[in-house]
Amino acid sequence: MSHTLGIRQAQKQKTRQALMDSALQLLEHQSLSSLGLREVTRAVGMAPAAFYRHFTGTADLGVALVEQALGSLHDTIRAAIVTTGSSEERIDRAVALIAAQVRTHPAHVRFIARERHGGVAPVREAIGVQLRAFGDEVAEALGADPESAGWTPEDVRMLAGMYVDHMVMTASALLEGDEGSEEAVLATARAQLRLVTLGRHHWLD
Amino acid sequence: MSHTLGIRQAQKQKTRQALMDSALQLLEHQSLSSLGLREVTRAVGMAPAAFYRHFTGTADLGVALVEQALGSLHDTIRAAIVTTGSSEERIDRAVALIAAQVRTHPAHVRFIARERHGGVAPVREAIGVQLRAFGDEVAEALGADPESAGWTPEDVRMLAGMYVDHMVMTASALLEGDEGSEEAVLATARAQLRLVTLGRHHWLD
DNA sequence: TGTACATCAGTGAACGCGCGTTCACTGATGTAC
DNA sequence: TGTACATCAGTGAACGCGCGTTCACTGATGTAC
Repeated sequence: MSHTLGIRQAQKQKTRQALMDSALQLLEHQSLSSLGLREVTRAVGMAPAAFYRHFTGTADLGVALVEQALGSLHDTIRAAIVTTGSSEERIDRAVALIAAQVRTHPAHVRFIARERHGGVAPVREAIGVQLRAFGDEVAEALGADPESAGWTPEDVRMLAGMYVDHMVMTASALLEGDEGSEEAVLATARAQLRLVTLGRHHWLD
Repeated sequence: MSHTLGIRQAQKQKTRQALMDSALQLLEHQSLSSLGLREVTRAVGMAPAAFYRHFTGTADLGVALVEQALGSLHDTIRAAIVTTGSSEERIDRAVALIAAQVRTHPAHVRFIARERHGGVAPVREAIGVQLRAFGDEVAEALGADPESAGWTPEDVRMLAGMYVDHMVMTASALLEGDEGSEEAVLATARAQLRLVTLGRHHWLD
């Protein structure tokens, strides 16, 4: 017997989601620190004061957006790092994953890229926490790989950090580029991962 | 016989610089898209209307800041890439250069990191132009290195892109970290460059 | 060197506007009996 | 099932405030003769 939300709770959640969706759309061409509370409620079609029933302010809404954008990605990333197939296959898989994420959730990706170093401290910190968690998870996966035998934990974490950073940068590059440049960006990303993989193979030489 | 600016021109340039300095300071805790024109003139101690004698708006001021932050860096970067010494020495030199730049011009570095993907299109584009130019210059230097014999120009440019991206990310990481974490960030940066260098050595295997 | 006029960086007042926040309210939903 | 009361998401009006922009102005600097 599954728990169903009351009508009130369900409606509230729907409105909250509408606020987040509208905000994300408005953030396509501006940054969070210039996003107005009234701007968001206007887009949703509700009174400004109602905003406070859901968030304490736009920074709070931003933190919720970080959760929505990155929270569900942990499992996806774990799955992508899975160490099956050749290096080349794994690289193709990882890059395809990034491309898919950017294609299906461009606004979320843009938001993260923009606010990662943006002017709103709580949001910056929330993104930092998530990216560090990704790094830890990737490091864990890499550590389990036989190829990491003999590596120090620090070096494994360093490599994991490179992968996460590279992922974020490839995603931003995809957003920045115009329509036709997607394949070029992906080809560069694959080449860079190949280079890192080569370095990895010879790390203990 | 050097040309001296008239009193008027000199004073105007001084005021312009004061506006840019104050803006940069204000941008430490916010992003450009939320920076107010009145805020800047207030910090300088002048009437808001005078702002328009120097810039068409805050976006225009932002573009000028990009020029100031990155324009003078081209020669420095060229010098840093110079291919003398062992790989290890070159890595140490490059990382030391980044650390020095962050230490001497933290506000400029923060501004670039923040606005690279920020909400003000002309500024984003100006930064993109500069970073692409850095990439081209690094690629040129790398191409001249005997170690790049047999590389395609595309692969050289790919490697150059990695170096530039890594430089920007290391600089941001230095700003994000607290006081004591500087050496850890630099150690990681060096390790990552070592990894890339290893990959580079085996690229043509 | 002196004079008369032109330039133009910076002033100060004024404007209309949208902002964030507060408040008492309404009416649908939830709960207790 | 019905009734009486409590909860609370959303309303609409009001507030004070700082914003960007305009305008006619001032007075020091620059220029022509």
